[in-house]
Amino acid sequence: MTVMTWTDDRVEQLKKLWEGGLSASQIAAELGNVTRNAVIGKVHRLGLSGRAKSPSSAAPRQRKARPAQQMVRVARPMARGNTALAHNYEIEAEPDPIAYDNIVPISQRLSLVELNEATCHWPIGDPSSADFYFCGGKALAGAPYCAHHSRIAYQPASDRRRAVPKPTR
DNA sequence: CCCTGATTCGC
DNA sequence: GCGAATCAGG
Repeated sequence: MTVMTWTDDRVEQLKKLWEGGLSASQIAAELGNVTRNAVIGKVHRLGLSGRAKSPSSAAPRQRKARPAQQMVRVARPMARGNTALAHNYEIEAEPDPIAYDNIVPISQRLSLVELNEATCHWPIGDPSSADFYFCGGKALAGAPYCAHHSRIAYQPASDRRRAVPKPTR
């Protein structure tokens, strides 16, 4: 499958989500198999870096030599390259949505076509199954999930970030 | 500390 | 082209 590359499809999603105001980490979580850095990098390469960006972050950056980094290249157990065929821990590690079944009112559940920017996109159940549905709760501003699922959704991203051992700062 | 996006530069 | 590491902020 995806050989870990920016297919037209993923780029399209990226653009849409980015312009939709989602943060890089959120987009990364949505797309899967990419870090927020990858998303930001791509966003820049696509030339759509600025949307409603913070004026302060647009300020000129200070050049800083990085001699100490040279070849430190920490050995990260992080999966890279083609993770499509390998058993993907990111998917497996998905905080099982089933556990949240009971907090989602049936009347609130939505099908794919019913989702919009204001509804929680949290998937529940097997996508190939008939009883698959989305949370449908009130999504946080600029987020694809409700408050509850946002918490869960971005936890893996944080782990990922912290999984990288810091050489020394 | 949590998070943001921005930038650099080895790959 | 890609994205980790790093940076400057909120």
